[in-house]
Amino acid sequence: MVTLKDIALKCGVSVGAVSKALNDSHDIGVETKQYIREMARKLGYRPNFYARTLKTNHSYNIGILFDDATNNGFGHAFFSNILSAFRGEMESNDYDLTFIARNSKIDESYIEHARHRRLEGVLVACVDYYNEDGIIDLLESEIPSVAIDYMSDKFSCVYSDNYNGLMSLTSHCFEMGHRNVAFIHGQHTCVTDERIRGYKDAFKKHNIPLNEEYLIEGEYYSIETTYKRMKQLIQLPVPPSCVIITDDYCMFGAQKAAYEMGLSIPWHISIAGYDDIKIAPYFSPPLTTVRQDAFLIGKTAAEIILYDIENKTKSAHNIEIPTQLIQRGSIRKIS
Amino acid sequence: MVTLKDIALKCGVSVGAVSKALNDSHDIGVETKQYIREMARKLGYRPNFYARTLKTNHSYNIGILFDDATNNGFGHAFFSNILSAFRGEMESNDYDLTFIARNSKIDESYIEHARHRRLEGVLVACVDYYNEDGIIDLLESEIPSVAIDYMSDKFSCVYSDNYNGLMSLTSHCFEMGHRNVAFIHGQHTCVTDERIRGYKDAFKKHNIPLNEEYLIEGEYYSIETTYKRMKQLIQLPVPPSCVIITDDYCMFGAQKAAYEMGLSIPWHISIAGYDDIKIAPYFSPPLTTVRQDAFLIGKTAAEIILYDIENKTKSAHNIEIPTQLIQRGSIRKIS
DNA sequence: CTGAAAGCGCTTACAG
DNA sequence: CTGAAAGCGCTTACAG
Repeated sequence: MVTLKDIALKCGVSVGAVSKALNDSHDIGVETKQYIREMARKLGYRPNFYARTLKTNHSYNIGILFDDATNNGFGHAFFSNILSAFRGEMESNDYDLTFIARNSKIDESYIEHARHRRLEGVLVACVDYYNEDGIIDLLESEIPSVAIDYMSDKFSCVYSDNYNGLMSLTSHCFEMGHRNVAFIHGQHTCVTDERIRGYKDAFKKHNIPLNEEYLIEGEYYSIETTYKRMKQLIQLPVPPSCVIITDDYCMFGAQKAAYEMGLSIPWHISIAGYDDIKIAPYFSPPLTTVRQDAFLIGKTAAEIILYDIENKTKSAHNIEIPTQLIQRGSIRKIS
Repeated sequence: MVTLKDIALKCGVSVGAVSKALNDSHDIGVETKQYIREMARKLGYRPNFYARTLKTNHSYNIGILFDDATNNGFGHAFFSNILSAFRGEMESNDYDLTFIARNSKIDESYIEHARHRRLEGVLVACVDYYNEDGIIDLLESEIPSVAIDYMSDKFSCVYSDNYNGLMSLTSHCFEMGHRNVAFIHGQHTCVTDERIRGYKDAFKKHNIPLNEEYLIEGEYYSIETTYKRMKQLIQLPVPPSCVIITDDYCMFGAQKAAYEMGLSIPWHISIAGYDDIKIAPYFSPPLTTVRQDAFLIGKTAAEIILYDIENKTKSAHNIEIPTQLIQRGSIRKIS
């Protein structure tokens, strides 16, 4: 590895001068700078990243807290797309992404791990904010951070407009003539609560009485749970004519339940999802759903962190990204 | 941040002594060691990672080359699962994972990026080995590395037993009574070539003449391409009774084509996939496929790198992971 | 067993 | 504009 010293020797200047030339300092003659830079290029010089960071404390490294095990992580299309967008934005600004692990041997907390690597920012996504220790500590630390699908006034958060997402979807069901519209929602989180609020308000707005039997808890990204809840719903004395499920992926569970009960979608029962994953149009029938703009969410998260690093601040914005109703064929018009 | 110096001052010993105590050196008295360690704990000391790496060149960081944009990256269940398994194994050995970016601004190659961060190992997966510069350079570098779904004698590779995967799947089609078995394979790669070899050998083994019209090129992970190829196949003068598609995900394209041509699976046409993704059992009918053991692949890759780091070597093993035929309902028995 | 010292490769006031 | 020097926080021969 060629070092500053090597270049200095070759050029007959001091190490300090080389450093300045390479860092494009004003504090050095134009000609010398040219000469030194040319030599550095010739020798294939690459700065020693660790030496530089030791001095500058600038690691150019962003941490990702992303639970790929319990929450289906990478397999979860919505979060994966957020991560992709985030990564793209970060890398085009010369930041690298490192996963934050809770280090088993050294028994580090997330925050210790982040400080250890001098992470300059942190993205938290696809994680159980409510049942896992250390996540909120990390987010509330001095490190610029943004949480996806969470709300707080102590750090930045980016999430979809879940209220209007469910409001417009439920309203759409009504407009298609349905009255008995069920909602299998996910575990209780702020996201879920917003969706439930949107669901309930749609009933109010349309002056339709809400049947509490139709509002039941399922589980995000669980085909099995959706399958069970779907069966329960269908076996009700007055089953719903339309059910909104936790997310698109759960459609497989809903399909299976309907199929086993001899019900055809959308003729006997209408179904809607949430997310608009890539395969949503390929379900049979094509799935009506609410699109979450994962790309914009990831990009926005990156921009917040980049801004905070640049300005040496720690912002605490709560940014809501619009959702969009995507009408396809899984909700039948009835009269 | 508390440093060695702070501890040394508090304990009335030298910085060197503190370093030795904390690194559990033999070269120091047991009592002093205890005392120093206790003090370090009290002060909440955390070593400065960058200072240490500057001295030791030990970054505890593994690079991941993973193209999540063009190749569907995280969305690709098979590769995502490999990455998860790899990550788990690495993290339980105290290594972190960082994405390797081709840095736009600084115009770094992959290998430069890897050296820049002093990455101690590299995993390459989900990448176009054949059309992208720098990947092979990186793999052939001095850095311990393993490539997924590639073969080489210059670095380690881990891949599924694709030959037997397709051999057993094709044979299974024959055993179910099919003779006109088509194969929409992916782009030409060593993986694809092995699968084609397995496909062809199955015909030989069973003494069934192979119709070249049934062996056509599609595209991995492309619903659209599969849709088109499927239509072509169905429109043949003598269409196949069974078609093996590139991967399970492509089933959506195959389904759509069959549906549009008024063909029902498996009654009019049988279909098989490859991968055994999580949703494979939930297709209608449940998909017959070949399981790739993504978990074992990822874990094996990690073990190789860990071994190389430990032993300061660079191995070049080519390890084949067994595949398993998973029979479900998408291939109909005919006579 | 303990300390003083050199050095990893870099940056940055500080003189001149 | 250029150089000498100190220092970032750590590790590791080398004396004693």
